[in-house]
Amino acid sequence: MDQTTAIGMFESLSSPVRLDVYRLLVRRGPEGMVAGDISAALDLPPTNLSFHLKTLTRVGLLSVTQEGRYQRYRANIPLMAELIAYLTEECCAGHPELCVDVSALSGCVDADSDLPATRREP
Amino acid sequence: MDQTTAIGMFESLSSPVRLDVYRLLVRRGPEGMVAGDISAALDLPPTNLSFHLKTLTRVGLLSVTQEGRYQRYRANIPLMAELIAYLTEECCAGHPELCVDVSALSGCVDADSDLPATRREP
DNA sequence: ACAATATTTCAAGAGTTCTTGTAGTATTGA
DNA sequence: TCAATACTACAAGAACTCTTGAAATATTGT
Repeated sequence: MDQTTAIGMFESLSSPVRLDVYRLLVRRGPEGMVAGDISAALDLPPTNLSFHLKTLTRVGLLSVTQEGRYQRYRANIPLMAELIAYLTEECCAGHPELCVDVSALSGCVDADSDLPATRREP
Repeated sequence: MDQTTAIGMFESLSSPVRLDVYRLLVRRGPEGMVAGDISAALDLPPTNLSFHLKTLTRVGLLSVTQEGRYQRYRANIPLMAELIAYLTEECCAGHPELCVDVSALSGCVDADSDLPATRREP
């Protein structure tokens, strides 16, 4: 994790809309959500949501895959784990026994998700 | 952790100067640093540093105590742990076994720091 | 081919943040 | 008390972000 990446992630997460979107997708896990469903779930104009999804995707917090005319977005959990590690790096240097342990962080994404890719009703 | 607090923290951390300051103080642990030493360590004009320290303190990421004419700043590690928990809350709902475990997070601050409070040479 | 659906791009105004110098307040030491 | 030191408050311009509607692109189903 370099500083530029970390800054980009924090900037992304410092909008209420984007934080809501990101947390929603973290809860969803590997299944993710298509843009229209996010728009409906958070009651946002599609235009505005698109702007924020692009911002989150640009910095890597979300990944996006095309499914026909839908765009499915997923949270990039391992990147979040890297950010946390960056933030807590060398915490309390000289007294490591007092510090946050984030070494055990792993990602939802380990689990290649062979869940059925649910779409919404037509 | 409520959304407003989380947003404030992310906004604070999304400036290169503030992120550097915060990470420096995380590394320092309970000892913290006085403003002038931070200014020297990061080669920042005191005016500008003051602006950023105030921003970090306002949102709770730093705490500050007066020591004579010095202001000693410390990172608030437990709050960081709360933020991480907020971000990873209900990760992968329905498949918790795949998710980030942050429940073990604790703070540097558990250790009431009876280290000698080192000042710099007069 | 056509209409409907899903999503993105563009432009523009309102609001916010960052940096810097100058000036101010508070504490220390002689 | 006086000068030096440590730090903060203020002001103003430059730069950036957010929101919105209208228009564009791409995909699907008939």
